Parts: sequence; structure tokens; C-alpha cells
Amino acid sequence: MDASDGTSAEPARVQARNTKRAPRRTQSASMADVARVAGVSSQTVSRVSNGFPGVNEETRRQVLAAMKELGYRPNSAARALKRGEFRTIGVITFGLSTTGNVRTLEAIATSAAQEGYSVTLLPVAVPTQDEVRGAFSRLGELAVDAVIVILEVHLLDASTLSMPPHVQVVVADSDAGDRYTVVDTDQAGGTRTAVQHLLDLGHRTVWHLAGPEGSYAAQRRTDAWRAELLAADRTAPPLVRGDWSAESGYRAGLRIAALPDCTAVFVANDQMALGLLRALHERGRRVPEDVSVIGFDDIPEAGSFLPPLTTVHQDFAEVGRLCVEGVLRQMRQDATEHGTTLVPTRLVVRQSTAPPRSR
Amino acid sequence: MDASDGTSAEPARVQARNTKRAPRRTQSASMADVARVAGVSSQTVSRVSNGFPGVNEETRRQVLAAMKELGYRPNSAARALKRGEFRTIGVITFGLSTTGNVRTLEAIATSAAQEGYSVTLLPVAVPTQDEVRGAFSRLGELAVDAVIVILEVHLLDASTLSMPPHVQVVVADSDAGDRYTVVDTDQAGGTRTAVQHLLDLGHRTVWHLAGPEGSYAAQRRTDAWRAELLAADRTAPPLVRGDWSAESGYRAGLRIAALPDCTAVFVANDQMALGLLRALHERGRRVPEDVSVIGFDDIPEAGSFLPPLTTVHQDFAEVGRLCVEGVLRQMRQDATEHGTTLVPTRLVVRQSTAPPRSR
DNA sequence: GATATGGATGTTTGCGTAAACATCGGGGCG
DNA sequence: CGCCCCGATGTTTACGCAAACATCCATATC
Repeated sequence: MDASDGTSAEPARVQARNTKRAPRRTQSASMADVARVAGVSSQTVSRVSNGFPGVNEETRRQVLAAMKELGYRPNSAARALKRGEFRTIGVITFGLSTTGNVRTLEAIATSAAQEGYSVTLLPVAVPTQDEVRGAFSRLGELAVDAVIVILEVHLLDASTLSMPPHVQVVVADSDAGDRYTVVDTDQAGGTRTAVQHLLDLGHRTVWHLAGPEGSYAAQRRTDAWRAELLAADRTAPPLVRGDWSAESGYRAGLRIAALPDCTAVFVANDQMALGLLRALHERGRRVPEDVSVIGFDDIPEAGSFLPPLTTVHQDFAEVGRLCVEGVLRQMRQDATEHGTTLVPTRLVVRQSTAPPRSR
Repeated sequence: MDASDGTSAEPARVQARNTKRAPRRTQSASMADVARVAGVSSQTVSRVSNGFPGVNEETRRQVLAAMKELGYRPNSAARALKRGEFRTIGVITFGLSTTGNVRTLEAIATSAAQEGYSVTLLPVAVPTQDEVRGAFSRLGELAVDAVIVILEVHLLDASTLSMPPHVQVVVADSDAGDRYTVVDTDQAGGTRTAVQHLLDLGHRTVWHLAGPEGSYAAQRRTDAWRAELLAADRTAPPLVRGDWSAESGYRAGLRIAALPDCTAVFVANDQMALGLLRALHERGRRVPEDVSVIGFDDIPEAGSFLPPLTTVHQDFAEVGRLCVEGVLRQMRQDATEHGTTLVPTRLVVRQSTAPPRSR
């Protein structure tokens, strides 16, 4: 009604802007602003911004100059809305307390960045069904195109988990291979090499300090340990359990130290091995002379334990990389063929294992 | 111009939809879809979705039912576009290799979640100026309202870093207090209690195994160590440097073990202390009888070292929490009053420190 | 010289949401 | 009885971007 005075439509629009939006216009420049400064249409700005062809070199330069002058940054919300994708991967994980989770997460972030994706963290406070379900449902309104779940616990009951449609999932460290794409360390293989290493050294049998119940990784290492002993025709000693922490390893170690016929222990992770070493030391049982100890993970500190720990090296970086790769592949070819990818391990022999004392 | 045949505007619109968008319509339901099913306008759906008042209870129930039926999830991109905020905090960090960074990150994620914010990870591959600058510039087109920087290195040269306007910054572990809001552990205070503890035990002086050059935290611990010795009128022995890793602690430890008059070492972090313990053990120097060792961080494993490590406990959770709090406060009251908040430490005395042998 | 060709650029439109404004019926009050 | 007000709901519009389509002009071709 009052725009009639304008000679062209443009000034009127500017007018309207200034009238109302001035206070909020302090934000950042939009494509339209850049277009105005560069003297082109916003579409041309868009083309330059996305590196599309069909823009004259001279024009492109002008647009770039205008962008720089205004400090233009594409608005990712608008972009996401238009394109229908966020270029973001969500990672659901329970705590960042375990080395493995963190290292995997790190690799995921790095790989994702290389592919132009960013990573949004979805921490689950307590690993209960409800919490996990909560994380998944929050997910729905989150700006993510895909999700990677790093949850080793037995809580992925798919029946109760509602995944937002069209959000691809890859699971690290689980056994949901029939429903999701799973990437995991070759737990069984790693365990085999560990147990075999000890048997090869001449130990009659191998004890096992296991991880907590309810953990897939712990479960699988325990199963493989038992199977391997069985295959070698040895008797599996009773299971000793910890909760992954060094402290729990120490407590378990005090019990193990009291067993005179225990000469070799396969520990489900390096932290517990650290605690075990301490307990054995305190009780005067020498490692590796009296007892051989082998860990799992190969955390950076393992080489500095007393004595340096023989352990099974996990390639977390590769696991993370494969998770990202899997998720992206699924997104691109909407193919929902699940399956499990196993990442091989490597035995790192240091000084905590040796042949048993001949008696 | 051709919508005139419709009795009302609605059918025409539905028509248009079906014509074109059918293939892609597999996505998820929009507010309009919910509105149609519930027999209300999309605005009413919006009101329900945002928990606004002024909606009849009966209507609300119908809308909620429709939402459930269609599995409706608000589109966060559209929401962000409209509202002008993403409800997301970006975290720039160099690697997740150090315990401190990880624990801080975890606390940030948790605190942020409580405030309804999510956290996007921005890993910096190599801590070079260029890399950091790159991360910051990528940031511009990222969907974040604020940024928390966890970068202990001397790379925050503000002059070369262009922060997108209206993105608030909080820095953990730095000295940029004049330009940014900084939250950090009280490095100096922690160092003081550590050095004081050793002096109180009767040690003549305290050696220092420092972190890498270029690290703010290392720098400050070193400075405080020297200052504290000076204040107590002791001579500061030559500095020994590591790079935070256990391995570097071991190498430095071999040199320290060769110093007969060294009775007490303040190590800049627990990992290096682990390596030092190993070196001392190998060289037959007993801890704490011959040499007292004190660490910094109090990583979960510190209590399981041989011997259990006396160390300075850092409250990473609090640091993370304060970072989020600071960032949110800045966002809300656009106040740009900077300053540094120090989180106190706590000395945890275990078994790696003792009075020097009287000779 | 008329017509096709194609590169460079502009215009229109809609993504899903929510603010701003419009409408509509009924109850209170002069 | 008529007016106003208010609660409940609907309609319009713009957020910033980019796909689809439209336009324009210069050069090549017959």
C-alpha cells in the first residue's frame, strides 16, 4: 500500500527491511545481501557459493569479494532445509570413560570430517533401557542424517527402539548384525591369539579375568576363551569377573594371587590388567616368572606398565573409519543390506608373558 | 491462476503435492500433514508442538494423536532457520588422546544435554596454526550457536582467527582471558599443593618432569613449580621435559634415575608419572623410599600404579560444566565480559610420596 | 540476415516452521 | 440490546537457500 512510490521493486524491499528488521539485522549477511553488493542475483551468489560452473570468472571474483566484505557465511539451517540433509552423523555412546569408545569416536569424527560431515554427540547418562530409548527418541528431532551407536551393552532391543525413518544406523561393538550394520573388532580372533600365545609358551591352562556381565565385548571374549581352551583340550578354570576398571582388576587380582596353580591370566582389558599386576606384585607373585598376564586393547600406556604388558592390539581407528564408511554407503545407495565387519587384531608381545617355571 | 476450480484452497494444494513430490514424500511427516490428519491448521500443530497455551484441551489431544499416528518429528532445520538458532554447541579440540580433554568433553556433552543443547565435535587433526584456523573457518558454516575451544596449545592467536560474528566462545585451558571467557583448572594452585606436599615431607628440593613446550597447561605448571620453590627459598633443579606420554616419561625417567641427589619429582601428568615409575623401578630406585613421585590429573588408573600414585586431582567435570554455563550465559545476555574462572584442585595422597631417607 | 546454439544470468518457487496478524463466536457489562 | 473483549483457531508471510525454469545476448551456421 505504501510501496507505490518506488521506481522499481528493489528499493521498496529494502525499505521494508529497514522499517522492521533493523534491530535483528545485526546477524550475519544473507545471500541476498551479497547479491546486492556484488550487483548480481542471489542465484549467482548461490552458484559461486557451491562452486557450480557457468559463472563468468569476472563475476565470480566480484561475488567472492562481496562475500568477503560482508563476512558472508552460508546458513546451514536454510541449506539443510532446502537440501533435506544435514551432513551430520550422530554418535550415541555411553560415557566416554572407556578408551575404546573414545578412540573409536575420535576416528569417527576424523573420518566424518574428511567426508564433509560433522559429528553430533549423544551421551547416554546411564546405560538403562529407558535412557537408551530416550536418546533414540531425542534423536528424531535432531539434525542428523545417520547414527552410529557405540554401546557395548545388551540394551539394543530393536523391538522397543524406534528409529526415525530414513536414518541409517551402524553399530559398533554389538551383535545386532541381523538388523543393523555392525562393525566390530574381531573379539574372538584376538582372544584366540592371546590364549594360544599362552598355551604355546607351555602353560597348562589359562585363567580369565572377564569384563562385566551385559557387555557384548566381554561376553564374546569370554566365550572365545572357553572355546579355545576346549579346542586345545584343556579345562577352563572358573571365571573371575571385573567391571573394566583397574580397581576391579586389583580386587580380582588379590583373589587370583591366592591361587598357587594359576600361571597364566588372560585379562579382558588393559586397565584391569594394570590392577591385576599391582595385586600380584603386592602378594609377591612375580610377572612373568610366576604368572603370565596378557591384556586386551593395547592402550598407549600398556608399554609402560610394570612389566610392560603383552596385549591384544585393537585397531579402533579402523573401526571408526569403517563405521563412517558404512553409514555413508547406506545413505547413498539406500541399500539396507546388513552384516558384520570384523576388524582384525594384532598380538603385541612385551614382557608380561613367559613360559611357566618348570617344576 | 489455475486454483480457481477448487471449492476451497485446500484440495488444490493437496493436488499440487501429489503431482510432483510423491516420490520424495517418503520422508517424514510435516506439520501440514499432522494438521490435515488432526483436522486443524498447521499453526495449531505448531502451538501444540511447542507447548504453547491457548489450545483447547480436546484439540490438543487430537493433535497429539495425529502426531503419534504419523510419527511426526519437528524438522530441526526448519526450526533453526525460523528461530535463528541451532541449539547446538561446537567443541573444537585437538585429538581426544588426553584424558583431560575427553573428560571435559564428556562433561560438556552432559551439561549441554541438560540445557537442551547438543554438541558437535570439531576435531583438529594436527595442532598447527593452519589447522586451527581451518577448523574455525569451517565453523562459520556449521550449525552452531557457540563454541568451546579445548586447545591447550599456543595457537590461539586471535588476530588471525576470524570468529563468525555472534558466536560465543569459551576457552578451556588457555590464557586468552582478555579476549575470551576462559575456564581452567587452577594449575598454579594444584602445582603449589604438590610442591608444598613434597617440601613438607622434608625434601630439599623438587625436580620437575614437565609437559611439552607450547602447552599452556605445561607452561603454567612449570612456572608455578619454579615460583613455589623460589618462595620456599630452594634452588630449582634443571627442567626435564616430556610430551605427556608414558613413553616420554620413561625416557625422562631413565635420566632422572641416574641423578643420585634427586629425591622428589613433580610430574606434570599421570601418564608420564607411570613411565617414570617404570624407569625408576628398572634402575632399582625404590618409590617412595628413594624417590618420591607426584603426578597431576588423577586419572582413574592412578590408584593402581606401582605404587599407587599421589597426584593432584583435576575436576574435569566441573570445568566442562562451567564451560557450558559460560557459553549459555554469554548467549543469553549477549554480554561480552570476559574473564577467567579457575576450578580448584585437590591433592590425593597415595603411596608414591614419603619423607626422604635420612642419611 | 535469419536461426540455432549455448553460456551467463535472472526470476519464481517451495522446503517446514513460527511470528504476526486476522477471524470468529460467545460471555460480560454498560 | 449492542458493544467490547477474550479465548480458540485460521491465514499470511518470511526465514535463507537452491532447484527448476526463464531470459538474454553473443557467436556460429546455413
